Amino acid sequence: MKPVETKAKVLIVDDHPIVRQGLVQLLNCEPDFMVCAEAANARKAMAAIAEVKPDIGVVDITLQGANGIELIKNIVAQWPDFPVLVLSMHDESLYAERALRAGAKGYVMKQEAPEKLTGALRRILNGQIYVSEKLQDKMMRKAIDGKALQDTSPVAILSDRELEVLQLIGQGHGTRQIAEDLSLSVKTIESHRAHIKEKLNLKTAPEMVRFAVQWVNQGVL
Amino acid sequence: MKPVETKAKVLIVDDHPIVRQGLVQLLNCEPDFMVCAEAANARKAMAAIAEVKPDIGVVDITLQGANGIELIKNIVAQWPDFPVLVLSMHDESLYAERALRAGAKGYVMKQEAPEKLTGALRRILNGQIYVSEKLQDKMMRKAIDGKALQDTSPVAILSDRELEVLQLIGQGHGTRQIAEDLSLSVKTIESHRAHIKEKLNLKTAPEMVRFAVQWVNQGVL
DNA sequence: GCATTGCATCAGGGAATCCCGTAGCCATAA
DNA sequence: TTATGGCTACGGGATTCCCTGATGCAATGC
Repeated sequence: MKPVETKAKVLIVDDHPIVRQGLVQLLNCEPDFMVCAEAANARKAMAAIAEVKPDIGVVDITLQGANGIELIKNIVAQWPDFPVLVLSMHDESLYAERALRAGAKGYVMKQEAPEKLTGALRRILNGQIYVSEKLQDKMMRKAIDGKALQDTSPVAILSDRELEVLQLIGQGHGTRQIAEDLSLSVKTIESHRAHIKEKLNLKTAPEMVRFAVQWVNQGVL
Repeated sequence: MKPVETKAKVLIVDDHPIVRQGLVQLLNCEPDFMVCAEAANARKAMAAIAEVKPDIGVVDITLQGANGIELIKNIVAQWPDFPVLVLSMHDESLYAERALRAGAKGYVMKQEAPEKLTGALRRILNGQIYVSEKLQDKMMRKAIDGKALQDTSPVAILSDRELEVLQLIGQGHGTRQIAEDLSLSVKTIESHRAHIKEKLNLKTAPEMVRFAVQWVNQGVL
């Protein structure tokens, strides 16, 4: 709009330095954006928001260690008005709805053209929500007739926590290790595992581990 | 600005435009590199090599559609002297050795600092091979005490029975079920599992299950 | 011949897990 | 308000994991 107004300060959260550099370059070349902070993990992201007060955040949901959904929940819990755009390499059908439920204001895949990202940021700064047209259509239909077309993956019926545990199982982590990863009781992880087994209709624990490994590896050879 | 020596022409292959932009920015800011072409998939990558004759390629192994390992094999088959550096978000323990066997000259994770990437490129252009120190050490040790281990998968050192058990583990069978499958004592299966873990240098049972599942799946492909 | 080595089979026992419930707390939906 | 679902956690018995052996058998080596 008017070049007089100050540029929007953007925080970038991604654990890949090269991706961060690409985002910095991309956004700083736009007339209305300015990257004011970068963070490689959830802890640094929270610190950066508190310190430099950005106008908006761009976060990857697959960070090292903790996952980005938790980060979004934490951010929204502490700064309810801070808008977050999720930038992910994973297909929107997997994580977009979860991210929005967690409080994100938009979801863009890394496969998209850079213009989609800047467009999404402007839309969000304008108080709106951004998702792709395809997903928008899907969510609309879902809102209308209640139950939309069957979800692509049975994993969709898992809760956020259960999905997180499933991913760690698929990475070869045991119950005890997952409990430490998430700072939870072993008993809690056992509970999550039981619920995962039940929801995915898997009979035994080894079958569940197999499913988890295959699921985590899908899309990768 | 007097380029005494001509800059190395670099081809970038990655299906994420934002990552490509980051790489372009990173490399073009170096005095000795110049991005001469970008490709989002394997087909365009082959075309770009044929057209602009780059000096080196930086390729992501998780492209959409076909996988990057196949791309590397194709590149090496057609241009045996064209050096390829793999840039991946996945841990080197998963794909580095396979990438090198396919003909890549190096492997760098996206989690690494950008300097690692440029350093690896210079090393490769110098005719050497780049992997992380950790992986280098691992491969050295492997080459020393496992003399005939160059072209064999680690599974080759397993006995017939152990291999049979590994396959059943990879199919999601538990210890008790495997014992029934093979009409053996549970204790015997436990023993085989212990030996498998030891021979494959796996620390925990869940890690072994993960390995088994992946191995069984890739054997099928 | 006989020792060495590797394979396959099993046992004992303590630690960790799996599996079946139960249950409090909280947020959201009806 | 009640109901529902998700996250957390516990108890207790069954099972598996993990380590240390131990036996018989075949092939290999000197």
